[in-house]
Amino acid sequence: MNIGSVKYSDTEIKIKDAAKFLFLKKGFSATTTREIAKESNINLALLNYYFTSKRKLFEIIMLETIFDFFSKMVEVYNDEKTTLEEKLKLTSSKYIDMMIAEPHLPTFIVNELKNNPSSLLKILKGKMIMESKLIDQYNDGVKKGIYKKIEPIHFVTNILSLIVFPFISSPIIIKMKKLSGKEFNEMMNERKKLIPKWIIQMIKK
Amino acid sequence: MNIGSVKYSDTEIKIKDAAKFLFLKKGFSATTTREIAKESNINLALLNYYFTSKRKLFEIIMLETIFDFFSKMVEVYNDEKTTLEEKLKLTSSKYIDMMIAEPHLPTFIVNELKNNPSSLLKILKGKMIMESKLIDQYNDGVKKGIYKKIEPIHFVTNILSLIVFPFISSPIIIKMKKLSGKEFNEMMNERKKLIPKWIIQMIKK
DNA sequence: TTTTTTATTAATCATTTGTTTAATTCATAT
DNA sequence: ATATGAATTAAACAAATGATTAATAAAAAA
Repeated sequence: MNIGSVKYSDTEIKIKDAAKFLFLKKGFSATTTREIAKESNINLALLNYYFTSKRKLFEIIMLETIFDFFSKMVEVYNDEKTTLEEKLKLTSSKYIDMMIAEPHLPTFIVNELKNNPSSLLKILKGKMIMESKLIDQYNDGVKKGIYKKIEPIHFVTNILSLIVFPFISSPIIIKMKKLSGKEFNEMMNERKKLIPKWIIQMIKK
Repeated sequence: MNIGSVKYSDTEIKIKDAAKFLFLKKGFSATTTREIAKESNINLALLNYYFTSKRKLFEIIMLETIFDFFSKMVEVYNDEKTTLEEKLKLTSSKYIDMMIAEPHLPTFIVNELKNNPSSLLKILKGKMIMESKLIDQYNDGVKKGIYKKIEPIHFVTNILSLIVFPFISSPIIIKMKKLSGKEFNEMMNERKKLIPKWIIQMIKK
């Protein structure tokens, strides 16, 4: 994503890609610098040469990953042209696609946000979510008597919960229903259409 | 919990408690044996004396924790005396209380289930959830034309998502709404009543 | 009490791990 | 072609870490 449009060399990209792959899969502590070097086919010393330390490298990757993740949400939620219902459909669809492609993403994000509290969350701090167009549209619906009045934070939390949690708890779902990985993905694809309907039913009078 | 009613000595309990505290908070890799020894005020060698290895100790704790967590669900879901709606209320209430008391619990469970696939999930494998009384009651409601027909796995997934995910994503919610820890807990307590209503609205015709 | 088993301790071992160093290769500009 | 700086490498360092050992203390059994 290159926040602030930093340009990386080929070697730096190789290191970053390998590190992201491993950090997402195993977390910070369980990933060793030697693994990253091996995975990216670079000499161990180059990691420190380019990124100073394992921790620094991790922070760069974490920042980019979290930024990418929430940017999509902020984008959709603030689109002036789409209705509330369309926003729900778009969010479900985009995020489910994203997590089918990168299943380790949500677990990584929630884990690292727990350990790295404030600094990374500038995107969330701003008015981009809780004062987004989506919330305006919901509040309008309440005024017009179409929607029930619940705290917008519950509304946003529920959307995120129904979309993201199934991926975080995939081993549980897979075991309960005896699914294959492919069947699990099919189930998640079903949810693209179901989640918007469920959310609407939750708020509709 | 003492699965299989193993009796532990005072020293073993001290080690286990400290280890559980640290493993829940920091995960397996980020927790060192020396930290566990210090936290439990025992000599480092006693960890291996009683539990053979850090990994073994971890597995014992993980097994007990996961068993405890899902037992509560299995219990409520199979209660012959309660209605579907009462089951929803009880599940919400019990789990939200549990996670307010131990906020690291859900993240720990989803993390470790990702790394330790099959063996631990005997509880889920069985018929205790997907063929529980709760599912019977839901299917009855569908037959009677009260409830919409959706796959029971979605139904169960949604309950778990709305209850558990807010705790996993607490830093996100706290940042979005600028909450204190206390206010976050209040919000979770609100959800005890809200979640059952939402779930009913999702399935009611 | 004496013996035997169990529990606890300090010290140490062998690896692993993040990082650095010093030498070497490569690319670019003069 | 040569000089200069950047990129890459192999080797090594120091600290941390999981685990073991051998000695001692405490408890239980005789």
